[in-house]
Amino acid sequence: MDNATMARLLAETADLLEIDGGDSFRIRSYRRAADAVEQTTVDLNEAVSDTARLLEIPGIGKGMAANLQAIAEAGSLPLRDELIAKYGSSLLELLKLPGMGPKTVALLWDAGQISSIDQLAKAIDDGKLNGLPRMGAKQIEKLKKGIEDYKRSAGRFRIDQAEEAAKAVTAWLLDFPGIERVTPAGSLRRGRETEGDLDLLVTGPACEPGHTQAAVDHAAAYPGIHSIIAKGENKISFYLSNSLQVDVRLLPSSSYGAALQYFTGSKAHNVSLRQRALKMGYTLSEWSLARLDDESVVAAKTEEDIYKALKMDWMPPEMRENLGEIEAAAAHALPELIELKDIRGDVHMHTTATDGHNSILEMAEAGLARGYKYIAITDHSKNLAMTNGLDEKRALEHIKRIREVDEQMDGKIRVFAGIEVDILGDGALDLDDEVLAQMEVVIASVHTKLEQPKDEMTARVLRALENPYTRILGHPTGRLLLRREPFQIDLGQVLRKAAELGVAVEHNAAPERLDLSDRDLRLAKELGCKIVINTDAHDTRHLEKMTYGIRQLRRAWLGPEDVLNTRTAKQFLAALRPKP
DNA sequence: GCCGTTTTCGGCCCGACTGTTTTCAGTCG
Repeated sequence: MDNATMARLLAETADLLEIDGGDSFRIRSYRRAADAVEQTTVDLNEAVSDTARLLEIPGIGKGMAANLQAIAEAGSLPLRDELIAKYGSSLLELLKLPGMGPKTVALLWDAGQISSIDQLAKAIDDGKLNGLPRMGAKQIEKLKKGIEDYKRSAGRFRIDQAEEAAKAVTAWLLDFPGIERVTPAGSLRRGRETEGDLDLLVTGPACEPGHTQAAVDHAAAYPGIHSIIAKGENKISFYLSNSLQVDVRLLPSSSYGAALQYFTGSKAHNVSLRQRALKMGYTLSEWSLARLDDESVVAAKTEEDIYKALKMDWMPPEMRENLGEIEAAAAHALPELIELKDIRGDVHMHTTATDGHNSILEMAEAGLARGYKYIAITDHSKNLAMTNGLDEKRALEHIKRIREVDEQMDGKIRVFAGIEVDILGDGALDLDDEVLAQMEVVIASVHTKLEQPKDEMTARVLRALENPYTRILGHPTGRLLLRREPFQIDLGQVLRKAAELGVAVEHNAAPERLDLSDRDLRLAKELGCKIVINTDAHDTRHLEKMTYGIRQLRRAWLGPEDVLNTRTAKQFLAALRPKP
């Protein structure tokens, strides 16, 4: 069983315990353990027999280690099974309704054995909820609306979509006199690849305590609003018509740093930080860092002030996931993270020769305009017939044209010849070695959507890595191809082999195509795997998307030295696996 | 159920908003 499934079982157990009215600290432990299991790069299926190894994971103690072992052995957790037997599993779905928490679910259960959303909808229609404690007309109306919202909600949003929405709302808010600054916080600021909602921090004279009404009303009048969830003195929440939830918070500029820190999160980071504050005799909130004894403010205006008062270095938002950054910042040992300006070249792009929309020259000029020192043209190979993939003969002609453009650019930017070859069913590449030998960059990707057993898929990719001409493994998890879930391969094995052979692993930078998850990238770093970040551009505009993938690398603590295409053309080629 | 610069017991983060409350419980982030 994979880590994600184990994490889900633990999280569901926490939910069920909460409905059951269990000890809140025990519940928190299950939640923490679920997070830890999801985040860790340790393959638990493999590590489960080694109790000491489990105990090394923060948040996993003796009890939870035993739980994990029970899960691995039986495929389920006894405590969870017990609670499911008592309440049924559809109860968990009720918790997903907005405004519905464990207490309300328990209430509905006690009142009429209501254990699913459909049953709840029926109970509302039948008037069965009338007269229950805490169930006034307004509350029932809210539940009804909650069911509608749940049914039309689209889940999480891609970072670029959230960013676009943030820009639009920000422009509207800045239009109001007295609003001076709007800053996106939350997971968007942390650079997560998807966002569940949008947090916007608003400050200026119109946000000073006691004078916020007009600014809140202005926010509430934003034309893109589908419905308003809550509207108060300091905060307004609403759904956009695409069902993205937006939380707008107004705050005085004197609290800007505290609020920015607080609303950037993550939740786990904040909890750790507040624990640290308490130990130092402070209390931390969105208003300020203050002394516990006389409540005097220690820091509030900037994030730097707050971290400094807690004897820590300021850290980039991407690191704030409570994965060791607090300890590192306290030891003044934060690593240097990669930045967009470190990138010297993009070595995966397509042209009109296959399924791209621009010529070799146009791609080269676009790369030059972005300040790149080199690019590689890597069109598709013949197995991808639908893209007009290149066979040996056309590939050789293409190399010739690439060399001509390289010449033409006169050293301002180097243009390397490359190809994105397909990994065939037996693990072989689909072009002859003699052709591959003439190219600087050979990216091997799996393009066929095959439902094959995990070990066969893994073996196939491993064989492709063995090919002496394979220099970069493209689309290592297949997320690009299947759009949703990655195809099943043992990524740990593949990354280890790639590290051993010197094959670089590609991370796709475009938000709709990110190859590797945060956890995958952390694992790659741990295993000493070389990373190349590319946009897989099919037109010149696409090159601009590099910024999204960079943030993913930062989230995994990767620095310029962990990424190959942060070096000059010569160094980049030297760092790739040498050709035979 | 976890954890330790208050270490094997006794703690465990913080505040806004909402609805139904006459002082607060529940939910959310």
